Order: sequence, then structure tokens, then C-alpha cells
Amino acid sequence: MPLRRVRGLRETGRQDTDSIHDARAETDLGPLPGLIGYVLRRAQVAVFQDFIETFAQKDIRPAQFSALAVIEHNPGLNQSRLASVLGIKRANLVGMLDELEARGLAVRRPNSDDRRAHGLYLTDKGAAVMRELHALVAEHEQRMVARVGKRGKDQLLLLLHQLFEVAPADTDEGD
Amino acid sequence: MPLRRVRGLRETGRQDTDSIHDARAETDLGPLPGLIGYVLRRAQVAVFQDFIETFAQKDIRPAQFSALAVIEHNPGLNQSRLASVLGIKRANLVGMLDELEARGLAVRRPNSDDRRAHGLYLTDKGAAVMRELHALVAEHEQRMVARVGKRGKDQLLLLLHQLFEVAPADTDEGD
DNA sequence: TATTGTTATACTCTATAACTATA
DNA sequence: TATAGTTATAGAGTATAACAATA
Repeated sequence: MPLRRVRGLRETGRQDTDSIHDARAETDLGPLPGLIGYVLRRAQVAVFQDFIETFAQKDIRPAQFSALAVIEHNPGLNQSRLASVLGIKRANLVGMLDELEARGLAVRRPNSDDRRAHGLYLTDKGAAVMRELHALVAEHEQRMVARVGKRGKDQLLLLLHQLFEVAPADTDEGD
Repeated sequence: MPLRRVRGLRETGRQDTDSIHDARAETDLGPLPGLIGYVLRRAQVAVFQDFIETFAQKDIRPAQFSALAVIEHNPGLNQSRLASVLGIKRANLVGMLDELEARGLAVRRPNSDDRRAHGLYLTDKGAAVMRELHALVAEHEQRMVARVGKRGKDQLLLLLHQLFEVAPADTDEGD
């Protein structure tokens, strides 16, 4: 993904606008490197790649980590609530929780107040695994901070939050 | 996706760490709002949502727009090159180009130099559509800039480029 | 009537392997 | 031997609709 080298036709002496593409020349990405959405997508993929490689040893995907982290901090919350705060659909959470439960990391327990709902909890094993995952995530995050700097990370988090904290909490719907 | 309200248990007078979840309480996202990868993902989804809605009238998805934009700026480039600069697999580009060709927006033309390769070009219709798409993308981008500010966008692009311009151009492989 | 969890289903995106025709 | 395009396929992730149990 050679995105650093862009607009590199100068050395051939040709104009780079709409001239026939030279296989040896660098490729002009046009407006893309200046579009928030495009650069955001590329950065997200790059960061997830590091995350996924880091967590492969524990067979944990980003979405699984985020679910476990929210359960850890909100023991007893139900599936609808978990889906809502993570921005995923109730229906798509079912399979993930099935797997986490099958692996002995989390459990669904009947809720005394509302017999439709399940309370979600980490198992002891799940809590132990989370301690290891927090260490892994710290390593991963350190590598990302190495790319943008400590100050850069703070700026980045601020700006990114501004990008998605706009809509008034689009509740599930779908039925 | 109520990500603004976080760590909101203060008003109940309880500690928010590992206490049983109150359905009426706000949900603690734990480490997630401080992790670059998580916030990046949420922001990317939010920005793409606006992009997708904006381009729905033209039935164009983000990946299609990026392909058309690169073809527009590099007429005659081949599929491997296009896939490489967009960070997608050669194999996954085939269907997309089939569709763009079927819709009369782009064409594959035989390459005189190398009979294995196709040169990619916009059709006249494709070029006309691109003029409309550039207007739409400007509207979309304006909305994103409204969220972070002009200066915020510049900072954001810089930081995001730093996040993915690290690896030495991971060439396709896969075979 | 509305909500919780669930099933079924479909569509997009992504990833790998293997083939052909050329180089 | 290597590369360009293609096919087939499988896995995530995401979206909607509909159902039973419960509120």
C-alpha cells in the first residue's frame, strides 16, 4: 500500500493530469488523501491489523475485546444494552456471546427483575483472561502512540470523538 | 450509540467499578474511549454512514468512488496497480470492475505493451458522473469539517496518515 | 403494545488458493 | 519462474424481518 509516494510523475517531465498511466510511475490518488473518510478508513485498517496480530495469540477479535471490556465494567448488563453501547445489532451479538460462553469467558445469567433479560458476567476465567488482554492492549496502544506521539494521541481522540458524537444515539430499531 | 454519556454513575452515589449493572444507569465503556483503535473504528463508521447516505442517490459505495477517482487520475493503469494503491486484493477488484463496466462508468481496454494486463479508463459517462460525485463529496466533506473545524481536519489528516504510513508497502501476495 | 433474546437470511468486505495466459 | 486477471470459496461484519416469552 504505497500511499506515501503520490504524484510522482515529475521526473518523467510529463504533466500528471489525465495523461496515460505509466506502469513505472507512481500513482496519483487524486482527492483521496485529502478526504477524511478515506484516510480514516485506511488508518482504521492499519490499527486493527496491529490489534488483530497482537490478540491472535489469545484468539480474540476487536469486537470480542470490546464486549468483554464493557461486561467487565458493567457486570449484569443485558444484551440489548451491550449491543446499543457498542453500536452493533442485538441479533449480531447472539453468536458472539454464544462463543464467549462456550469458551468459558462470559456467562448469561437469568435476571431476577426481568425474566426476558439475561445478565452478562465475566467468569473467573474471563476475568483472568481480561487481565492478560489489558496488558496486550497496552503494548498495542504503545505502538500506536509511537506513531503519533503522546500529544498526537490526545488530539486524535478529541477529533475522532467529535466525528461520531453528533447523532442523537440512533437506538436499535430493525423490527 | 450513546457514546457521549459515559461513566455516569456518580448521581446514584455508588462506586462505578464492578458494581452490578443498574438498567437505569449509564454504561461504563471502561478503557474503550481511550483506545485509538476503538474510537477510530466508531468515527470511521460514522463518517462512512454520512458518505453512504450522500452517495445512495447515485448508487455509489465508498470503495467504488475511490476506484473511480484513481482511474480518473491515472487513466490506463492496470488492475493490480489499482488494487495495490487502494489496499484491496486483486481478486476482490474483479467484481467491482465488472459492475462499473456493466454500468458504463469504466472500461477495461487491452494493453498494447503487455497482453496480460488491461488498461482502466473512465467512459465519457463515467467522467460526467465523476463531476457530479466530486460535488457530492464536497458536500459530504463540508459536513465532516463542520464537526472538527478546518484546523481540526488538517490535524486529523496529519495524524491519520502517521497511523498508516508505517509499513513498507505490503505487496499483494496471496498466491 | 413494547421489549428481550433469538433464528433465519442476505449482502458487503475481506482473504486464500488455484487456474490461464502471458511475460 | 513470475505476473495479470480470473474463479471459487470461506470467513467476518452488518442489516432486516419475524417469532416466543415476558413486560
